[in-house]
Order: sequence, then C-alpha cells, then structure tokens
Amino acid sequence: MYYYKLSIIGSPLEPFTYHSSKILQRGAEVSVEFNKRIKRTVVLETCIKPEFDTSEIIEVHEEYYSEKQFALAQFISSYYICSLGDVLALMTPFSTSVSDENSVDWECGKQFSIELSRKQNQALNFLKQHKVSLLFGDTGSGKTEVYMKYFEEILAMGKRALFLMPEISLTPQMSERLKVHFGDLFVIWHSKLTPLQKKKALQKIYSGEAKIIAGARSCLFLPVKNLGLIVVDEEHDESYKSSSRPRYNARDIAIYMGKLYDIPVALGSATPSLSSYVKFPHARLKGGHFVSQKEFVYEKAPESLTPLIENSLRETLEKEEQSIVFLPTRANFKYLVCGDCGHAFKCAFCSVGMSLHQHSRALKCHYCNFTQAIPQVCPQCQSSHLVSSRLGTAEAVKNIQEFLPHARIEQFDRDTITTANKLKKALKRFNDKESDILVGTQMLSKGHDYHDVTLAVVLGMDNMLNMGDYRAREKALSSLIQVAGRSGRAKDAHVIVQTFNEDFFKSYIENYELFLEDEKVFREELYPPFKKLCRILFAHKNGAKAQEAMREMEANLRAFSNVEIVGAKKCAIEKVANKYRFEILLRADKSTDIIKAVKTSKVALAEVDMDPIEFG
DNA sequence: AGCACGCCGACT
DNA sequence: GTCGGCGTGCTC
Repeated sequence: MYYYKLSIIGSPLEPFTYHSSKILQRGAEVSVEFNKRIKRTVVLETCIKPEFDTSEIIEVHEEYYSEKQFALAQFISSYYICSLGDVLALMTPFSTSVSDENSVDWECGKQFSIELSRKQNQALNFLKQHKVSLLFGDTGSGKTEVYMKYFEEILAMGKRALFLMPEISLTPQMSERLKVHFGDLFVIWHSKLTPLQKKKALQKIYSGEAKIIAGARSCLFLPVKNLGLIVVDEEHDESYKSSSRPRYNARDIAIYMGKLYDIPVALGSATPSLSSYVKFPHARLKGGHFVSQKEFVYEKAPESLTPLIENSLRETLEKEEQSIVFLPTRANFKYLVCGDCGHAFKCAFCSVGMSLHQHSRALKCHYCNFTQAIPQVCPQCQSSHLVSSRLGTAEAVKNIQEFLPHARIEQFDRDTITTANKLKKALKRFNDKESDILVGTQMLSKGHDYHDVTLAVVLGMDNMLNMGDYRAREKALSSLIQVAGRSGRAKDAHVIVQTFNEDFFKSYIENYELFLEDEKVFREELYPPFKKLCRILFAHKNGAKAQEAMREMEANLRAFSNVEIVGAKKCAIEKVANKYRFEILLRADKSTDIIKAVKTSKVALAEVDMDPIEFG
C-alpha cells in the first residue's frame, strides 16, 4: 500500500493522507471521500503510513497538474499565504487523454504582414534581450504591433504565447485585431465565457492548435505546453489584482512564471506603474501616430458642471462634433476639499487623503485610523466653503441633458454597460454618430477607439488625486492621460481638466517619466515598491468575533520587530454582505519578513491580502 | 470552508 | 409536539 498527502481542491485546509495500491505521481488528480462527500484532490507527495487509519483513494483521473503548475501553485500558496488547495482551484489541469502530437505546427513559409517602424523594431529587440522588460509606449505609439511581431517570432520558433489584457471581455477591439491577424491560432480565455465556449477554447489549447492565448488573470493557469513568451498589456491596470482569495496579482505571477519557465516576460503600458518602472528596464516608444493637436484647459473648481464646461459641450455639439465626459472612478468615500483653493486634508502620518465620515463627524485616515474633527474653515485660505460633493454618472447625464435637451447623451459605466454586447452597441452608436456625448467612468478610457472626439471633459480630478490611497497621484495622472488619449485622434481637440492642482497635472501630463522620478521620492519612506505592505482582513457576521480575531492576531504580530503594524481597526466599509469587517495593515522592508510574521501569527478568521491595492 | 450535530425559542 | 435559528467542532 502507498500513502499520499492530498490537497483538496478549493479547500483552505491542510493536506490529508489517503492510501492506494497504485503508484501515483505528484500532481495527479484523484477523488476521495472526505467528510462523507466526494472531493477532487491533488497528489502532493508520498509519505509513510500514518498513526491514524486512512481511507482509500477512489479514482485516479485523467487530469494532472504539471510540475511547473505545481511549483507555481506552491509559490502562490506561500507568497499569498493560503492553502495549496485554494491555488489549485484556480488552475486548469492537463489531461492524459488528449495529446497535441498531431497539432499542426506553424507553417514556416507563411508570411505575416506586420511591418515595424525602426523605433518599433528597436523596442522589440530590447524586449527580446531582457528576461523581464517594460514597453513604455504612449497611446497610439504602436505597442500592439510590437507585441504582434513578437508573437509571430514566437510562433516561428514553434512556441506559444500568453497575452494578458485587463477587462478582455470589455475590450473587443484588441481581440478582433488579433483574431483577424492570427486566425485559428488565436484563442480568448476569460471567466465570462460560457461553458461551451470554455470547452471549445480548452479543446484548442489541449490539441495545441491555439498558439496565442489571450485572456485575463486566469489564462496564466491554463494547460499550455511549450510556452515561449508572456505579454502583460496595460500592466498598471488594477484588475490584474484578484479581489478574492488567493489575492494574487497576475502581473507579478507572470513575472514569476517567466523565471520558472525561463521565458521572457514583456510588460506594456503608456502609464507604467512605479513598481514596474523601478524594477525593470524599459524601452520607450514616444508619440502617437495622430497628427492632431490637443490643448489642455485647466479649471479651478470642485466637481461640478460649470459654465465653462456647459459652453464647451454646447459648442462642440453645435459643430456636430463629439464629447466624452469623464468622472473619476466612483470612490466609496467622500473627501473634504476647500471649494475656494482646493486644499485637501491629508493624514500627517501616512500622507494620504483623509476621508469624510459624516456619521461620526470626523476625518479619518484609512491606513492608520488617525482621526480629526471636521474642520470648519480651510487652514490654507480661511474659507468656510468646504465641499465634499460627488457627482454620479447618472446625475451628470441628467444635468447635461437639461441644458442640452437635443443632445444624444449616453451613460457609459458599469451600471449601464453590463455585457460585452451592450458595450459593442454603445461604441458602435457613438462611432456611427448616433450619439453625441458619452458620460462615464474608467470604462470610457479602457482602450476603446473613438474616431472623432474633439472634447474631453475630466471632472473633479481632485477627488482622485486626494484619495486615501498611496497610489492616488499615480491613479489620477494615469487616468487623465488615458482619457486624454481617447480624444483628438482625427481632429484637434480640447481637454478640460477640472482641478485645483493645475501645476501637478501640467508638469507631468506630457512627461510621465518625470512624474515617476518624483513619485519615487514620495514613496521611498513609506510605500511600495520601496516598502512592502500587507493587509489582513477579518470578516464575521458577529462584529465582536471579527474584532477579537483581529486583536489576537495583532498581539501575535507584536513579536515581530521587523514588521510594523500601521493600523489595526474597523474597515472603512464596516459591513459587507452582512459581515462586520476589521483589518490590520502591515509594513516591512522585505516581503519575507511579512510572510514569516503573518504565517506564524495567523488566526482562523484572517484573510491575507499581500501587496494590497485597495483599502477599505 | 462546508456540514453535521445539538441545543433553545416560536409556531401549525 | 417539531421546525429552524446558529454556535461548536471535525474532516485522513
């Protein structure tokens, strides 16, 4: 009899020991009876006969997790501090019943049509020369052609590539382009595929027909053989970070996979994250291929539809041209800003915006819980005109409609654009000139091509710039750049930016490198990539229990002098899904210190969020 | 994490 | 009487 340690797929529990008369390989998927139910499990290792009685493995499946998948799962499990079973649940195993022996290999004679400019060629060569590299290319500078040429070369070597893009289900244009170019060699994989679509895509992956696999986070865990390259487009995008356990960041996992598979990883962005910019060498692709000019107009005002904006929208409409109106991502919190000078209230300890808690009549820091009374006057200009109003998308649409009754206005956000189809249709209406004004949030700027926008209105940027988040500056500036990039593709355009922080945006809008260099200084003392953060969440329908768990873990953590407890408190969003939430925020120089401290201090209720990007 | 077990309150 | 609320403890 042989004894095996098995990880239960999807279970947070430690491995259990079962026996079998068969010799099983590590990574094999087997089913067992566990707690009177049949469970899928994965063979971890063999072991000696344990003290207790064991049950027999019921069935050995065709599915198996490759050595590399297994090694990756172990890394994720240890870095993000969760069970192996939780990681394995993300992965799609290989299968012994299908073989890619008959896969039609890439026809070497076939000519592709991608022609690169000299600059693009230089960039591609740079990417090829580095294990991990960053393609720092302005909107419209031709990053996609560089990726496509790179894919062609990978195909020519008989290898396959993963192409990660955020919100793939919402960016049909990019997929279309790759589909047209690579035909059946190209497949899409994301969580919104129907079961049938998934089955078909998986068939193509198993058979080896699929060579370029594009997708969101989960495509990293597909059973792809002969992997030669991973490209992560829009690497700065937040959607690469998973918001459920394990809370991994697909961009970081891609980089780890590069090492594990010994293949290159290319990250791309027009507005790279400071982390990637600091860690990896970059190739710079400057300038768009648009000949048109863009003029930035700054308006000092709190978030509102001002006369300037009304007039600009009206003029654009009268010229029968199109506008987009961008509202910063609907933050969960309100921030107090001086309506006259734009002064924002920052935490003295964390240098991030303090958010307004109306019911407790206080300003609070969401990192360390520093609290102060709501001030009556602005400390900078003595004005008593302190505002915290936010404009919603629907409200903005309504208000614009009131002064432009004949304009065809569309709301363009998560509330209205719920499916890929609705998105396609709304984009088509806009590009066919059946609508005049799009009003929306982040979704407006996510890689869509608007042919003829001559006015971009960016409302209340200060709400974003002053958020209680160490990445507020990065987020605000990159959002503005991304929105501005949607206008002026064919004709000259205006971008109206509503902000009291004109100097900030003015100095960096044409020079993101300069921003990154300056941002290094701001981050150095307290924040990533120079310091490591980790957030521990405690959620329970009984608030006292959640708090008790937090207190216990906090006490355990105090034993680790190299890990700073920044805060241990109620979450800013106290209750979610009927559960009360508490959190601990940790800071350290090295992630290994955090991992060690958290692993040994962990209590049952704790959920670990390593490298958090959301606080609340 | 599930899920069974078990112990109390409120209903046909 | 019992249906069902959720606290507790166990799973090779």
